[in-house]
Amino acid sequence: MRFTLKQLQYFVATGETGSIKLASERLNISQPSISSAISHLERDLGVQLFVRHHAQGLSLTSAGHRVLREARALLLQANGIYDVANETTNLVRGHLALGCFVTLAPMIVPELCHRFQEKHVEVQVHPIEGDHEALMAQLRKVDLDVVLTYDLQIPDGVTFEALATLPPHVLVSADHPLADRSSIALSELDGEPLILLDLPFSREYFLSIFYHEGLSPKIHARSRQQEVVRTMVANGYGYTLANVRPRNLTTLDGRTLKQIPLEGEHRPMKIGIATLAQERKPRLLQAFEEHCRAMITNGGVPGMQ
Amino acid sequence: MRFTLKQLQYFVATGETGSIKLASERLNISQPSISSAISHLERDLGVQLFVRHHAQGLSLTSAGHRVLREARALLLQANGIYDVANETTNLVRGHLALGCFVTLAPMIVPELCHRFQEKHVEVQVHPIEGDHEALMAQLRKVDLDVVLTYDLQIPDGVTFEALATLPPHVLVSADHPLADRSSIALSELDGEPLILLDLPFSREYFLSIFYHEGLSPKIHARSRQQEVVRTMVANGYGYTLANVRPRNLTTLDGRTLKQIPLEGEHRPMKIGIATLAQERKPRLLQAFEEHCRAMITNGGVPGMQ
DNA sequence: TGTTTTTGATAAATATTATTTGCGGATTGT
DNA sequence: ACAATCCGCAAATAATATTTATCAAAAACA
Repeated sequence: MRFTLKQLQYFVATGETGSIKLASERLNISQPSISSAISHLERDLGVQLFVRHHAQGLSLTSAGHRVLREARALLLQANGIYDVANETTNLVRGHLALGCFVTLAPMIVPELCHRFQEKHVEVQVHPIEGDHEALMAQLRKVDLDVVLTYDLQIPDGVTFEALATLPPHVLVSADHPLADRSSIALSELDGEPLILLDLPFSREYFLSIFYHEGLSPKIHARSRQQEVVRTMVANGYGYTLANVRPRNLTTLDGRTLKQIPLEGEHRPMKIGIATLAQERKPRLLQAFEEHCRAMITNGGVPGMQ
Repeated sequence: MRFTLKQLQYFVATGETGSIKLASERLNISQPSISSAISHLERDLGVQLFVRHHAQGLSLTSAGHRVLREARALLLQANGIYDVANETTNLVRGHLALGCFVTLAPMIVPELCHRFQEKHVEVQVHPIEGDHEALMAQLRKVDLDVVLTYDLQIPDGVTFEALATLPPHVLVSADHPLADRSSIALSELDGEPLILLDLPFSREYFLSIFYHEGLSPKIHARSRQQEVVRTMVANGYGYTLANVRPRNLTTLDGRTLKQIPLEGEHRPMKIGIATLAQERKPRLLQAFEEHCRAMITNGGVPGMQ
C-alpha cells in the first residue's frame, strides 16, 4: 500500500477531464502536484495509466481505464466511512449493551427495554446483569454502553447521573411482631438476626447504616442472591434491609413479606445511569439516556410500588 | 477526504491488537506515530474510536467497531487495485481495439481475429478500418491498441514493426494487351489512364513510384474505395497499382482482373504492426503482437495469394 | 504501602513528502 | 512566424510523518 487516496483523487480528476490543467483547476492544486501524483501512481502500480500528448492533454490507456474505475469505487467507499461515523453520532440505530444491577434488573429492564425498542425499531438492546463492581469494569472495557445501578463507587472516567432516590426499608416476614408497623427504627431490631445481601459495595452500604447509628448487626446469613435473602426472611430466619420496593411481596415458596420504611435519616440509594465520560456520545446512547430519564423518576420506577 | 490509507492501516492494527504498543511492533513503526494517526482519524471523523485505559491498552467504542469494519474493507479494496494493475500486465484478457488499413482488412482481419479469439477465449477483439492517417491519429489517442498498416508515415511515439513485404503489382483487365505478361515495366504503361486509389499516404506512395522513374501518370479517375478502383480497371477504363494480392481476381460485377508484378526496383510496401511506444505493454497486446508475427510473414499473409 | 513495569500521551528534533514557483519544449491555431 | 496552450522538470518551500526522549497513570508485585 504505497499509494495514497490523494493520489487516486488527482488521478481520477485527470482521467475524467483528460487534462492535468483542467484537473488542477478543478482541485485548486498546481499542475506539477498532479503530474507527480500520477507519476507516483504509475511507478507504484507498475502500469502506464496515461499516454501524454504534448500540449494536448492525456489519454487513458486500457490499464488506466480499469484503474480509474477501481479508483472511483475506492474513493466512494472512503467517503462512506464519514457516513458510517456520522451515523453513530446522528442515528438511533444498532446495538446497545445495557448493564443493570442484579436486584434492579427484574423490575426495571423488561419494561424499559421493551418501550425503547418499541420507539426505535432499528435498535437491539442487550441486557446484562451483574453486581456494581462487575458492571463498572465492563463499562470501562466498553463491553457495556450504559449501566443502570446505584450511586456507589464510581471509577474515574465514568459519569453517574442520579434519576430516582430509594430510601432503605426493613423486610420482615408477615408473622414478625413488627410486621404491621408503619415504620421501624433500626434500634428496635438490635439483636435480631440479619440476613445480608452479600454483593460488593451493597454489602458495605447496608452495614454503614448500622455503624452510622453506632449499632453492630448480628449477621445470621449472607447470600449473593436477593431472592434467597427474601425467602429466608419470609421464613422467619431474620430480617433484612432493601431499597427496591417490588410490587410482589410473596416469595417463590409462597410466603409473604412485609416491607416497612426505616425511621430516621439514612443515606438513601440513588438509581442512576452510568456511562463513559465521552466528549461525543453516540446518538443511540443519548436517546437511551433520555428514555431512562423519562421512565425512572422519584415519581415512579418501572416494576416498583 | 482528509484521512489517509496509512492512518486507517494503523487504526486497524491497533483495533485488532487492542494496543498501540503491539500495533507499533506489528507494523515496525514507532508508537507515537500510531497514536497521532488515531487522534487524527478521530478528529477527522468526529467520532471517538477508542477508550484509552492507561497502561492497559485501548478498547474500541461502538463507533470504533463500525469504522474498523469499514476500514478493513477499504484497505482490502485498495489492495485490489494492485491486482487490477497486475492483471493488465500479466493476463491475456479483456478488450483489444484493432485498427487495420482498409485495403488489408477484408483479407487479414477475419482469420487473424478468429484465430486469436480461439486461442484466448476471454478476449474480445474490436476491428476498425481506416486509412493510414486516421488510424495513426486514433492510435495516438489510444482509441486503438494496435494497428495493422503499411510502413508509411509513422508519427512520433508510435513504433512500427514490419512483418511482411509486398512488392507493387500492376492490375489490368483480362482483355488488356499486356494481360498475359509475367511482368510489366512502368514505362510500358506510359500514356495509359491510371485509376488511382486515393487515400492519404497511399496516394503519395503510388505516385512516387512513377516520379522515381521520371514518369508522370495520366490520372483518369480516383477513388477512396479499392473495390471501385478494381471494378473500373476490370472494365477496361485504365490500369492501377496495388501491393495486396487478393486470392479472388473477379470483381463484384463479375469481370476478371490480372495482377502482374512490376519490373525493376521499386520500394515495396511492408505490412506491419504499429503500437504506442510504451515501456510496459499490457500482456494482451504482447500476445496479439506475437500472434501477428506468427501469422503475417513473407511466407504468407492471411487471405492473400 | 512503596516500587517496578507497562503503556499511552506529549514535545521537540528530524526525515520525508507534497506543493509551489519558474522555466523549457512541443504542439496548435491564427 | 507568432502567440497561446499545456506537460514535464528542477529547485525552493511548506506541510506532514516519524523518531527520540520524557512524562504520567495504572497495574502488578513485593
